[in-house]
Formats: sequence, C-alpha cells, structure tokens
Amino acid sequence: MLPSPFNELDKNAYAAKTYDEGEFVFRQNDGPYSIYFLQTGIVQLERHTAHGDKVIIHRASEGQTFAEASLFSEAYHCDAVTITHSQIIVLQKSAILNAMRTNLHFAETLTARFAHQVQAYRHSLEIRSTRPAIERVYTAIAQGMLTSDVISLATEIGLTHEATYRALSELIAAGRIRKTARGKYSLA
Amino acid sequence: MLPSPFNELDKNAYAAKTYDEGEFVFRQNDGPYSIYFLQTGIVQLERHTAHGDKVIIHRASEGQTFAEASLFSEAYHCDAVTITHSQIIVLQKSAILNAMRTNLHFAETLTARFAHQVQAYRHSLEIRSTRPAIERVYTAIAQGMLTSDVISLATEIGLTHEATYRALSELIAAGRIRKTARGKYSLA
DNA sequence: TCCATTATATGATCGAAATCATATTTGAAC
DNA sequence: GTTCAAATATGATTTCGATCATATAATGGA
Repeated sequence: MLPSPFNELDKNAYAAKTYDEGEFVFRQNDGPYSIYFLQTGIVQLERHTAHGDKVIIHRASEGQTFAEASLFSEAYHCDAVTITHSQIIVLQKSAILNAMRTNLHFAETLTARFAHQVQAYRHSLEIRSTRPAIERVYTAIAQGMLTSDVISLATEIGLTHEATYRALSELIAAGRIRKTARGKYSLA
Repeated sequence: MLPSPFNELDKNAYAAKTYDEGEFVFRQNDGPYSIYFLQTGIVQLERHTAHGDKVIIHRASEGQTFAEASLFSEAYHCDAVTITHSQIIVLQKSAILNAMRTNLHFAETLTARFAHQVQAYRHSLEIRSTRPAIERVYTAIAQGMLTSDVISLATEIGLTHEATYRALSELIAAGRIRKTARGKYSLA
C-alpha cells in the first residue's frame, strides 16, 4: 500500500487521515512535521508571493507522495490544500529521519526512490517538449506508455485526449502504428 | 565546483574528462560504473526501442548531474551522447555507494539533493502547464525566476523568447508588472 | 436488462503561440 | 574605438493543438 521504503516503517510512524475538500493539510511556515502519501483525492501545493499572488507549485494525485523535501527543511515552503475529499497517510518526519540514520537499507531505498523520481520527471519533461503532437504520441507508443487508456496517456504526455486520438489516427493512416484492439496500439 | 555532496568525495573518486561532439559517454547495457557531472557542453540520453526507434530521455545541460539512478541499477538503460564538445567529471559509482554507507552526512545530503531535484522538477512541470503564456510569464516573474536573461527564462518555462517578450509587453501594458531596466522586470 | 457513465473517436472552429523576419541596443573582444 | 555577437524587442504569418460538439461503443451498477 505504502510505496517502498515507507512500508518498512513501524506502524506507529504513520496514520491515515481524511480531509474534506478545501482543507489545509499543512500551511506555509508550519512545521514541518510530516511527509504525505495521497491514497485518494487531489492535493494542491501553493505558495503566496510577497505581492499576494498565489502560485501553484504542484498538484499531487493519487498514489503520489508529497512534501518529501520538507524532510530537509525547517518549515513548509507552501500550503497544501485538498482540491477534493482526500485520504492521506501522514508519515512522521522524525520517524523517517530516524530510519534513515539507523537503517542503512531504508536510507538507500529512499535515496533510490528519489533518484528514480528525478529520472521519471526528466523523462516527462522531455516527452512533453516533443513537437509536434504526432511525434509525441508516436514516441509514447514506442515506449509502451499506453498501459491503461488513451485519456490517461494524453494527460501523462500533456495533450488533450482529442489531440491524442487524432494523432493515433494519423499514425495509423501513415502506417507507423497498428490498432490491435479498442484503445490498444502497437508499432507497425 | 562539484555540487554538494560530491565535493566531499575523495579526489581519486572522480576525474575530469573531455569528449568531442558525438562521443558516447556510456552505452545502454554497459556498467554502470559512474555518474556524471556536466561542466560544459550538452549530453543527450537516448534509448533505442525494440523497433529501432530512438527515444530521447533527457538532455543534460551545463551544471547538471546525470545518470544518478544508475547508482541503483545493474546497467545503464540508455546511451549518453555528447551533442557538443563537453567537459565532464566522472564520479565512480563504487565510491559514492561507499560514501553513502560509511558517511551519514554524505548519505543524507545526497538524499536531500535528490529530494530537492524532485521538488524543482515538479515545479517546472507545473509552471509549464500554466496557460496562457501571459499567465505563465507573470507567475515566473512573481516567483523571481528572471535571474539572468529573458531568453534563459523563456527556455526554463517552455516558451519561445518571442512569446515571452510579447507577454512581458502585455503585462506592462496591463499594469501588472514594471520594467526596471533593460531585461529586468518587477511586479507593479 | 436497462440505464448511466466512461472511453473511444472524429468533425468544425478558433486562438494562442511558433515561426520567420527585422531592427535596435548592449556588452565583450580585439 | 570599432567590430561582432548576443540580448532585447516587435511585426507578420501560419500552424498546431485547444476547445466545443456530437456520436458510438463498452462497462458497471441497480
């Protein structure tokens, strides 16, 4: 349920909590006390500038952890607000830091998790910079990114699903991919 | 010169190397032996699919490290090719893993580095998804992202410099920002 | 089984940003 | 001081993808 290495933590190192839409999970300059695993829902991380402008830093979605960097800072640097009703596992910062210091395997697995996330985000940025859309979709198919449905893929690569469906049609017409089933495609 | 915590490594844990344009820094399925700090130049990470398509995973630019995730894998999963003549510091994987296991401070600083990179990439993805361009540029200015020149900012936020200059003009016309000097702007 | 919802798919239109072009300003190099 | 390159800036045009619309097929629940 919890992603590795957090599943190795002692049970009392974390607790499940539910939040209504619009609740604050934490506030800028608070704590930081915890990092978070979002089981269901959406949480938005926002910062307020000196001029009062709201800046959205990140939108966390289901299955993601957030506020990891607060493990290494003296305060949260943004607000976290639930956009929908959300179920969140709250992981004690102190417990994680302690596990990092006393459990070499935990420490290494956590570092690996972050390193792989860096890799994945770089990849995401790269594919989102691929233009035009037809090449972006082709690249995504070539990499086997169409694992669930086309709409999810579209979101992942930063296109509307309409643009993605159109690109898929054009790729078929050009003989570059084949349709193997409804919503399933493979390279020609 | 080397970003923290790599500057704490023993001198013989790394070595500077120069590569001509088009040279391979490493190849898919090799090693992995090392991670890399790119001092000057551009390095492209590419993968080849079963169908022979080249997929660009990431373009590393000056001042960045790359292939960090290979610390935790049994082989490089892509090729690294220099796009321009490049100066690279090659850091021994074994030395880094050793430092992680024997030096708690090194381990924690490395984990923090990755966590902060995750945070930065999430932020980058978020701002790049901000539409229209004028709001993206405003958000960037509000966050103080214009630290060097407009062209660099444009690249950072995923716009052409023309679009960025135009957005800046419109923001001035709308009274939302002020021009403080050539190429310098602040919130109105 | 029927109904509601979601995914798939394509058509039409529009607008935003890329592209191409050009001028000016500035700073660095010689 | 002059030259050259790079950054700043704006204009004209085009194109790509977003948006809005609509239809069908599949899926899950009552």
